[in-house]
Amino acid sequence: MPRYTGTKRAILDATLELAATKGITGTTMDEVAERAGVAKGSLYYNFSSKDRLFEELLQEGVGALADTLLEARAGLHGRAALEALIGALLDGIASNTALAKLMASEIFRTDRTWQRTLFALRHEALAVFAEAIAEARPGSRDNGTCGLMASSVFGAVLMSGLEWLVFDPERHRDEVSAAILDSFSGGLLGD
Amino acid sequence: MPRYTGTKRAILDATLELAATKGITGTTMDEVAERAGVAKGSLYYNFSSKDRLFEELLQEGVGALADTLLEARAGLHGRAALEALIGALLDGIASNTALAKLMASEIFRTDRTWQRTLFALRHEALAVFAEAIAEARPGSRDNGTCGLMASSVFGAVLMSGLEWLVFDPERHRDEVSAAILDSFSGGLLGD
DNA sequence: GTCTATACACCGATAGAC
DNA sequence: GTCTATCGGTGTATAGAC
Repeated sequence: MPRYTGTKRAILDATLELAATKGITGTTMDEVAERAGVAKGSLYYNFSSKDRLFEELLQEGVGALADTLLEARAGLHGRAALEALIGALLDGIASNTALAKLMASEIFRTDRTWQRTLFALRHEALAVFAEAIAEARPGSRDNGTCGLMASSVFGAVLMSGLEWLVFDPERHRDEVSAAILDSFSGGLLGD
Repeated sequence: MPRYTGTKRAILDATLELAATKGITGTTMDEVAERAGVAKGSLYYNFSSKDRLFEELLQEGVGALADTLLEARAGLHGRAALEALIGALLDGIASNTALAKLMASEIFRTDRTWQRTLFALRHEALAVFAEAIAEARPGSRDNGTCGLMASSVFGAVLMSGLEWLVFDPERHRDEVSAAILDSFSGGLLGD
């Protein structure tokens, strides 16, 4: 995954900030150029189209998230691996809230030109959770069930994380983390 | 019992179907008119603007969801109330997937003219979960924590429900339900 | 590589006939 | 209440100077 610098970096950063609040379709190339401090012509020199610009943005962002999750799980097993993944995802959302908002709003859209790219990356990130779940309870669950449970955990962290950061930023990170862990530790439906 | 009938109903239905795949900003009034089988002028006779059209659409949809959740919880307590809520939300997502996709993509946006309307309705739906959670374990958790856990459950059901309906529709509803309930019953982090 | 200027299609909204 | 026709504004993308 290539890391960009210079003009491309400035354009991608401006694009992400704008898209997080206005959405992708609602973000114009004129606004991106202005925020990035370049002319519109430079946008099209560095990225062949608006679609390609957003495809590269999502590729970089979601790819980095998948890498973060892989690192967080490394060397850990069972319950410890899952707790580390939940914490790492929550921290990832906190440190790149713009990307998280963008992911939440784009992840279930099926009309984009970059649909297949985003689908593969999303699958990659979810697979880290699914594998950790499968390993935690070997033999007792099929792959599909582990995938669903991975979605369940991912959705829980994404939603409560954004709830915190967007609507209730005063709250402390550890409160959010504790509420999520409590939910999945049987605090809601357990015994 | 639909609040609207006739032309307004046709327009709202067409709007929802289009917006579920193309997003709100990506849906044009010309497309809505064509799909609804009316002329564009009729759109503006029945709804004063594009923003108002979508505000009424979300108001109707999310309001109906909140009512469904209230009914599902009625008369139930503790674990049974939470399980009923999870099942009702999953069924609501399945029977109105277009609305669920729209909610997922709009719920964390803060630049819309109808922001306050959607925020209030979202809060209403989440409050049903939060109250059920608070009641299930009285005294042990503050309101904020119950709200976070409500987001957690809501996000888990929304994400795994859409994962099922959008990317893996062959799967049976009860498998999805079982995976969610298992996750929150301690199947992931419990003992 | 980055700029300015512009082509040209599209979209939200309105006016007025029926 | 619904239609057709149209206006003004805006958006993506390109051409060509520097």
